[in-house]
Amino acid sequence: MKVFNTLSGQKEEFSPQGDVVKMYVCGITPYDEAHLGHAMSYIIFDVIRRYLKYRGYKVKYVQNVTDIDDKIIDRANKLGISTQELAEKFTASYFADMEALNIEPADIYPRATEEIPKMIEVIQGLVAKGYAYPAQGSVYFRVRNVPDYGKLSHRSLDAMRSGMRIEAEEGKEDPMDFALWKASKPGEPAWESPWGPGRPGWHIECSAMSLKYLGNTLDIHGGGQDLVFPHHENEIAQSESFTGVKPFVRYWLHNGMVQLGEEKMSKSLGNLITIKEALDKYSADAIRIFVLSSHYRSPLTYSEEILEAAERGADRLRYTANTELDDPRIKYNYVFDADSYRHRFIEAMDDDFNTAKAIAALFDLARDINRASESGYSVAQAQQVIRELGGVLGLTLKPPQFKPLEAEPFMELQKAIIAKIREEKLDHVIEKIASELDQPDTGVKTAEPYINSLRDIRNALRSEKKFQLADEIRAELDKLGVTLEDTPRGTVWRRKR
RNA sequence: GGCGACGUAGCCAAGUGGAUAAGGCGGGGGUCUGCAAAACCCCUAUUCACCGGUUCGAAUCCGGUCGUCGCCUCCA
Repeated sequence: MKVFNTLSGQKEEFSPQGDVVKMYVCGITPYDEAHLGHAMSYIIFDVIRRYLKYRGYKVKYVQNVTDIDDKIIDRANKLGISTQELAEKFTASYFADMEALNIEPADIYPRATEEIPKMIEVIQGLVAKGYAYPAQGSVYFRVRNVPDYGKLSHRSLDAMRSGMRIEAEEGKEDPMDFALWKASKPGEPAWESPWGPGRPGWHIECSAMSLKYLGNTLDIHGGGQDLVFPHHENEIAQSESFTGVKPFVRYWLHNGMVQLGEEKMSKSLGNLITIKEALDKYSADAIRIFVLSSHYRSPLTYSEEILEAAERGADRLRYTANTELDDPRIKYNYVFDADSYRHRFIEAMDDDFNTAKAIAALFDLARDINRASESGYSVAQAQQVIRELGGVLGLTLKPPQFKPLEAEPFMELQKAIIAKIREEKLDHVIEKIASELDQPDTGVKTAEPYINSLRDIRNALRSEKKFQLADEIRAELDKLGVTLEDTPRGTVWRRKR
């Protein structure tokens, strides 16, 4: 199994330190709704984690929640609520989004505000070793003491200094030095520290948390490409300087950015599609297929058209995964063997998580299952394989959840149709089902019984070759979002996409 | 300005030196059906931004041109 390591800039053979893969992925700053960029990142690392487990590894997955920082303070002030309240609200919202996207929860979600002692311990250690210095109530990391600073983002300190667009903060020895601890201004949330009241800098929490929950060396550290510099670069500097152990991380994995039109989707640009907005229109499976159908390190462009395409693709996989294709009345002589597709899938995923190729194998498998089924093979086992492999990608392949249908329009339609039947003196056609139709209103609020009875009426009309009225029922149901399909095993209906 | 990535069919996208350039969506034709739908079958890039070069052989390697994007500042 090979993975692309940002540190080396190459694909490397993956070999974790032990039986348990130690995996850390940068989490959110909960001050607003999560958007598709977050969805991409967390779907990808969810798939990586699922795949590692599929390949027999145990995984310990830690994801932080940055529940205190400048943006949280700003937003909380604007809304007139506490930072805590704000962070809790959007953390809960984020967890709901993750669940809706079928992303498995991390084993641990440490909160920055709950890990202050560990952070202070690390900062003190860095100060003691000369890697950090206090200044005006803050503490800064001394970048020039780390000779290999820049190794992850592949740039030199000199190049970075020349590209600096902001002025050096007061108290810093070097413009590239970054804050480990920030002195608090009056009125801001603050924690006691050896340097006075303040709050942690952004980068230190990941170092402290990964150290505390996963140890000195992680196997996998993930995040978006926009975190490579400065965030992850700084994490390396802090962690390796503090522990004296290299490497801090064996494999650095970074996903590409979601684009909206020509630009990166980001909070600062305000060109966001939130996960909730996307889920209003598309199934979780479609969103996952959208994300996984290109390579995780490439940029991903969002458009309605592409999501539509993903949804239709999801429909096809769902059909093959869930339709009862084997006829229980038949004794099959031939069984369709899906093993070669599983091998293709694994081969693709082993090559730096080539999910696009893996999905292609899934689509081939779906088509070949359908074909084999039509040719008289038993395909139930192969259907199990497609569900298994879909599961590795976190696809449920279940029918998408729709808002419940309103009963009213279907009730009206049924009345109208019955009226027409009586008008055309076709009562006898529906005699058999007439008795149940005439039952008094039992206060049923769901649409399903009405759809079922309309389907039965239509079938009764079809058997009498009254196709005009039968087709009218089908057309009217279609308008109400219900598609009828006449299959060899009877007429089924499903929600229209 | 510095560093990096990318440019493959109408759209999305895999492929990074060799035999017919994956897969999805869309489009066209067909099978099935009373008609549909779904499913299945066939067709839909002689060519991989452009120009040169290396090679018996290049979408794939090298050089140049054009174009797009990311990072260098909070960001998944």
